[in-house]
Amino acid sequence: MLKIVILGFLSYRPQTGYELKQNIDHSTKYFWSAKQSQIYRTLKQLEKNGLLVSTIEPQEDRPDRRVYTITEAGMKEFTEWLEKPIMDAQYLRDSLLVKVFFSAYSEKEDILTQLRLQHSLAHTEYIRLSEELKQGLTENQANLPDSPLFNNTFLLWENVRQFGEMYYEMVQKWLEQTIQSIEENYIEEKME
Amino acid sequence: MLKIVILGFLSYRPQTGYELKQNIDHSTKYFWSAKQSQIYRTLKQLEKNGLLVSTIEPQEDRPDRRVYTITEAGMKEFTEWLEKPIMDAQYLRDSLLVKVFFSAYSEKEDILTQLRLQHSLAHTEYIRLSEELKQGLTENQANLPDSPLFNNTFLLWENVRQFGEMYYEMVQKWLEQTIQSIEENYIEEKME
DNA sequence: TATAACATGTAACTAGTTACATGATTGG
DNA sequence: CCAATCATGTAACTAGTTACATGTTATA
Repeated sequence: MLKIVILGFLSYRPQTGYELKQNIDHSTKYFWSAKQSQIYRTLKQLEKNGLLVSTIEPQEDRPDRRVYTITEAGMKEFTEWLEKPIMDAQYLRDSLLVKVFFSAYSEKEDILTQLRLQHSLAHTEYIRLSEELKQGLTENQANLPDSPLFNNTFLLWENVRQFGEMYYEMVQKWLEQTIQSIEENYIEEKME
Repeated sequence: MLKIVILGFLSYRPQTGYELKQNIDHSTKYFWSAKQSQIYRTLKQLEKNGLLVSTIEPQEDRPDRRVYTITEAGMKEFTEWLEKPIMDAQYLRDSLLVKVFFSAYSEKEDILTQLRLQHSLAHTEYIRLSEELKQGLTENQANLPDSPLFNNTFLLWENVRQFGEMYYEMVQKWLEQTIQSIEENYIEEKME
């Protein structure tokens, strides 16, 4: 999947691993994140398979940049993935839910503290992401030419942004009602 | 993380790999899923590290069962994980959002078909999971003794179930509004 | 007669995380 | 002077997926 994300960003314009990391952190991060080391490794692999080519741009006062460009084969791989429908339901992978699920061994106040912490983390994270998404959008606005492709891109990005907004709102609401439910009904008692 | 899920289920009662797979599929699946092969591999590893022990129960008309029991060290590892707060925000990993994000290269009808398909998949999946969760709850109700621990467990499971419900409702709402937004605003035009 | 449920596992591959490693420039 | 930004990468480890492999019994 990271391959697709990388091919997707490179379909807009050639970029370095460093720039790809910024792009991911400012836009796809909340639904597909990646570590720097994995980005570089995947770039190398994609180049080996002929989906990308790289050239080194020497710089005087900074380290040289390795700029990756998507090839025709890469573009083909990418559009073929786009055309192939996703046939299965998406599942979450959320360690907080695992923790709540098994927390009957924990004390009431510890669970509540954990839930309140996540409430505050999610809030901070949402503010940060909204700003970075806006920033990412305007940055890319400067780099993409005005066209139907451009207009459609922004329409889709706005819808994806809304998913993030709705998701964070839902999570906050769930945290609030769960905190209340535990405050009212969790039986406080040393179990071991 | 799968380690924790396995230790958690084994903290209730000894179980085989096969039973663990059923348990996961009927309860934690939508927030932490695992394939059969990975469950067996993780069990082996946990036993090697002394967190579990296994005994073979011979059966006459069926293959023998390898029943895993959590050790004191395993219980310690598990409760230590429970006590350690999760300090970072949770991110999604959703290939549908990746697809929508990059779909400006696709034709209007193809995107709409994909979104409508996901709407129907999520619906079916939600119905299935609700039933399996109910089933999983009653099964475990039969196996856990009635106590404060038991009552707290069911309170927490009900809250986790509600997360699933709210999540699926949110996704459906987002799919509907996104379909509408694309129907109304996506510019239909051959781009290449 | 076919398939679902019971039951266990391995092999090969793909993906992701953590930690290490280097080094210049700019701004506070 | 310290932290941030720019810039690239490797090594070791951990986790997850796909496919292969075997075999019985009950039920529809």
